[in-house]
Amino acid sequence: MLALTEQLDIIKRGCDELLVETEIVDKLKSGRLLRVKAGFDPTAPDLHLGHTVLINKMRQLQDLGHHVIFLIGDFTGMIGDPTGKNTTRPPLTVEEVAANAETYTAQVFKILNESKTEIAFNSAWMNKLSSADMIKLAATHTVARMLERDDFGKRYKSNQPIAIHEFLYPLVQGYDSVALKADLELGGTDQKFNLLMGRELQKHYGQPPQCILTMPLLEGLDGVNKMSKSLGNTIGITDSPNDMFGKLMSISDDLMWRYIELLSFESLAKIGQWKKETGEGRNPRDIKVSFAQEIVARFHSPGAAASALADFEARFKQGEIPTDIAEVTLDVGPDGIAIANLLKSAALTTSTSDALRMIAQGGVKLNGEKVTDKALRLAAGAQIVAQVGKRKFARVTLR
RNA sequence: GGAGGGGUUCCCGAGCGGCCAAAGGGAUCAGACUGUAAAUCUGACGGCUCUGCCUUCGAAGGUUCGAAUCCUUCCCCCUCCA
Repeated sequence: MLALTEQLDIIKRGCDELLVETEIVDKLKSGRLLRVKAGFDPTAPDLHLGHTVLINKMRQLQDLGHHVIFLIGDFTGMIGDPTGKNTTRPPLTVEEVAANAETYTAQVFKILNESKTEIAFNSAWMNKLSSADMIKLAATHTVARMLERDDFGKRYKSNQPIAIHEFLYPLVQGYDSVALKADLELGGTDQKFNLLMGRELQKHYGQPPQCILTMPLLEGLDGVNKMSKSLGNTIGITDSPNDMFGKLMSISDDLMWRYIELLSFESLAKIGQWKKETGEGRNPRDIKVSFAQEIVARFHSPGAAASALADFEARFKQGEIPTDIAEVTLDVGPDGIAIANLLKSAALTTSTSDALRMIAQGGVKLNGEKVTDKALRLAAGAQIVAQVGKRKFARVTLR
């Protein structure tokens, strides 16, 4: 096992807050392996890099030898949100939860060590809680305390509805820590209140309180908003190697450092050296490339990373056509097909109007030749590579 | 329960009888440039059988030669009071 200070450095890397540091030091000093808890909603099996910030931290703790518990919040997921305010959270059936959990773990184990990870479902203990137990749990906290949570407070002040059961969610999450006897709980910065709730409840139930470690929320591709599927600014961990690589390359030079800090497994010393080198004139592109390679290799393979890079360079440096492009076959009548309809049918543009616009802007190429004639028609029998912009390609067969 | 304010194209937000497919910003997309799908600049940004036609301004009716803009009813959201 590593020395205490080294362990602490790894634990704190990239984190937003570690509470309470003296307590975690004591826990580590005892030599006992920590029980580390992180909870996940069973609703979103499509993980993106934003989610992996937390999972990376779990992996780091795992590498330090600690016991990591991947907790799936199926109990709350099955209740859903009866206020109907949050339509993205419909109540889930047992089957859906199970299916989601499976997708989840399949993705998560690209980062975590499967044999060393405990998967838990909070329905295991929550379903056993009686109504009386639930009321006792609710009795541990006051409304005033609940209103300390930022979003509750804001909603209360601005007269937005808060359903009673919403108060129960933090309590349930806190109770999970009791049930698991957690030493450390990880979560996003937005989870701080709920994480602290775990401390309170553990004390109440006579356990030593867990420490909490919050991780920042990763910005999405736009560099402003947090990465989230609904904003369409994500890099999904199941994205194709080429897509993933390209998206990582599209991150601005400034944001790149943040991504590296939170997502790369390179040492802090190495990253510091990179920063120094770019300060001295090294092209940040090179660093972005090796970082993008690391990430693609993690979720696909080193081979996929290499070919994604080769593809990227061929396409953008030499303007070549990528290797993995969609094949489309279109049936055309005796009169052939108009270029705008071809582009629409091949899903290269969203509409014929869009297609005509792209042509007007000089963004359409057939077999590498720029198209200028909007009225162009193509006859059956041809096979062509159609391209819109730099990124959309299709190999189209007309018959 | 009472009194006010509002619902506009992906989002925010102007318009308040014709010049409105609807200002401006954001997002997005294309082009130029480049070190990249960075940055910057320029342009586009409802649909179609595209020099024209069709469908949009919460919904349905109505007035008018003509409505996002006026009237009626309905639905939804917000603020203040209780």
